[in-house]
Amino acid sequence: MKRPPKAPSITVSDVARQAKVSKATAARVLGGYGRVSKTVRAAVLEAAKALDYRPNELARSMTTGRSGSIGVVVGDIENPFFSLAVRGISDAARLSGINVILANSGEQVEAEKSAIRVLMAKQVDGLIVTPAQSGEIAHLVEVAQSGCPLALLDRALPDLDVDTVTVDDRDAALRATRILTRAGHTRIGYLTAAELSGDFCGNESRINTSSVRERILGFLDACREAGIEGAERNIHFGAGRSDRSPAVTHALLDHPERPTAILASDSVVALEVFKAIRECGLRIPQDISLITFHDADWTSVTTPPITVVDQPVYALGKCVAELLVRRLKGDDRPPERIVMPTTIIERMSVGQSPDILQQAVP
Amino acid sequence: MKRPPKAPSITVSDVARQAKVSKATAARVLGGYGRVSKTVRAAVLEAAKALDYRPNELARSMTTGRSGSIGVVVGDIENPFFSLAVRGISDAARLSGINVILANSGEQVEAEKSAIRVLMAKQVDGLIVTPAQSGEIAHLVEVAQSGCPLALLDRALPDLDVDTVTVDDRDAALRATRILTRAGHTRIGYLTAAELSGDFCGNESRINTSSVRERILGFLDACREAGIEGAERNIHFGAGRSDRSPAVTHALLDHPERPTAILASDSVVALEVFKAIRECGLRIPQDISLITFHDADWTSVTTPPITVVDQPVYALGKCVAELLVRRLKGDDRPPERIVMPTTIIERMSVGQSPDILQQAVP
DNA sequence: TTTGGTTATGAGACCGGTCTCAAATAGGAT
DNA sequence: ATCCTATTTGAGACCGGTCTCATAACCAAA
Repeated sequence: MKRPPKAPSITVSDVARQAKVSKATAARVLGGYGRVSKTVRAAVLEAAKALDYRPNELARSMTTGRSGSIGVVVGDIENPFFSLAVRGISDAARLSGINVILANSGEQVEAEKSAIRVLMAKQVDGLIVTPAQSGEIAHLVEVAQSGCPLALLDRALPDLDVDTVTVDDRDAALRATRILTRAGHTRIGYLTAAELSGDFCGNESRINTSSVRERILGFLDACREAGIEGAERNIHFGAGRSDRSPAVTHALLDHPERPTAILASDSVVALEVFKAIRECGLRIPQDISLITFHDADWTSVTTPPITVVDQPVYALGKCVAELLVRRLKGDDRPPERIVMPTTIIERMSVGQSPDILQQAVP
Repeated sequence: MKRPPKAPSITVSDVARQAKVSKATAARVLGGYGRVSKTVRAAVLEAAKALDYRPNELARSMTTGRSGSIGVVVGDIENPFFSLAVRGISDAARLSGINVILANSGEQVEAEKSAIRVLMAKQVDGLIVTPAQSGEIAHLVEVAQSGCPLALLDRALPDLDVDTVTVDDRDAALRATRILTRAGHTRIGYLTAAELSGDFCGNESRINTSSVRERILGFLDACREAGIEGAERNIHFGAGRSDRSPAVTHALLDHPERPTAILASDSVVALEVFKAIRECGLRIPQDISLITFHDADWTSVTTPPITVVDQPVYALGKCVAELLVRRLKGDDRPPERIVMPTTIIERMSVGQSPDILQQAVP
């Protein structure tokens, strides 16, 4: 494989020669460290301009040990939740003169591992990860132990004590579900994109992705509070963008005992559900109510507009990035776990349970 | 600023010492080049495993001159168009073992320039750019001349002869507009997020971002074909996510001579328009028709669902990335300009022009 | 055994920066 | 003029890899 004819780049030595000073001196002015006399500085600068010198960041990182960039591993950039969070991260990073290397895990641990390996090899100064599955966190523990600052976004890991920024998932789910229970719903389905190996069986300790677990806990809290039995059976995993997801959703809706309300864990799932509801000829909110996490742009323009749990997504990203930046500036206070508040934006997708109406009529 | 206590990393020399061979030999097996005897290879590998050796990509890039990553500069990752394209790019890149450093320009040339400077300094092997404004392309020309492979995404630059992947914007706009003219519309507004310094005045040579110009050209073609005069006056720039954009849109809709149909240049603009139409109490498609570029997910769930120009966005990204990868593998055939086909997905947002109906009634 | 042609290994230069250390120069005080 | 300290400069090591080149070891043919 031939090297394409790349223009040989100008180095410090070239500039030094041109300015008739030593390499060390030229490096001092170009690198902005040490002390140099005014006259020499001017000469070097002029030579650099004349030669159109551009520093080679790689070489610089090589010696300093810091690369000036952080790695970000998210589940899926296509998900507006992540693209907004990434926006927050890169805005915050840019403010500190740090840039972002992005990697997609596609929510798969293997891809996540590989991405992290690559990023570490590239000597990123820090890492922001949205852990795909929290059963396997050895690779993350390793990162943390290696001394590379690591921060977690949206999903906390109980066993990994690093800077973490999440939202008050449990409380949010609780409040969202309450809206449904107060409207008389007793058959409420909870749909999440998260995958669970094996069966849930109401054993929440099996879910170790915090956001997923917390939400389910909040959901169950509200159900219990409303005296709803066996709510665990209405929790459905793997409702993401996967191939079989539409089928699953349809099956759920076609069931005679179908839920009268659905809580969706993210806007992608919700969109899927929304479409499925339409295709089944059901009406929102008369036949079925819908609430989703994430105030995605489309949720306000549907008919009816959807009630959502509004997470401060951009702030979430901005916040982790700031935490991480602080960390790699040398801050070494104990890891922080920041939980951001959510609000519920009530729109028109929640109605009285048809069960209640039915009972009232006869 | 202290260096955080980073674990000193294992180097080739360490492994060599452990395996009792020379640094050169260890490097050969670890780097996978040159010839090494089986026994020695095994010994080195074992030592590497024992020491948990991880190569330092930076150092490797330093000597090889290639960093194994490409830079991508897009206008705004939040825009689903770009996040999908980026997905295509990173999927294609990953297939070639190349990773992606992402930068947001926010559609601003200065940010774009700075991002490119940083990426070049980081020695990216190639660059994919969605040029924010094509008036200023000096920095891009410079990149191309420096021998760094450059590819353009979605927006061609007439004066920059590099690999470019776009869609058949002119034709797409022509066909979309035709749908409107055939429905009897004569006052058709075209809204684009692109900014234009100064007035348009029907002088399309002033627009040098190809996608914007081509679409406008297609729009005007269709208008001319339908015998519509002064269509130029209905082209509105700067309808993006800017602060004043809602105001602009409302002003447009409140005007007595308001358009009876609107063609939006991207889904973000379209969403803005959709909301504004609602807020003005107008109905789609009875009062006003709407077509937009990009089949964003929400366009199919609104009431009514929106007719869209479906661009192969993912493929677009995949394609540029492949082109670029080919280039940095040494391919040096002349730059290619690929134009991908679009299709129009007709949904329910286009109706007969109310003007026609009005004429018919009395 | 000698010769010749691989094949395996080691020594060390190199990439383009940073940074230590010592020498050189400058300026001020005596 | 002399001595002392402070500043400016240069020489060269170093980071962690790659890669050239020379030497060493090997095996087979003569």
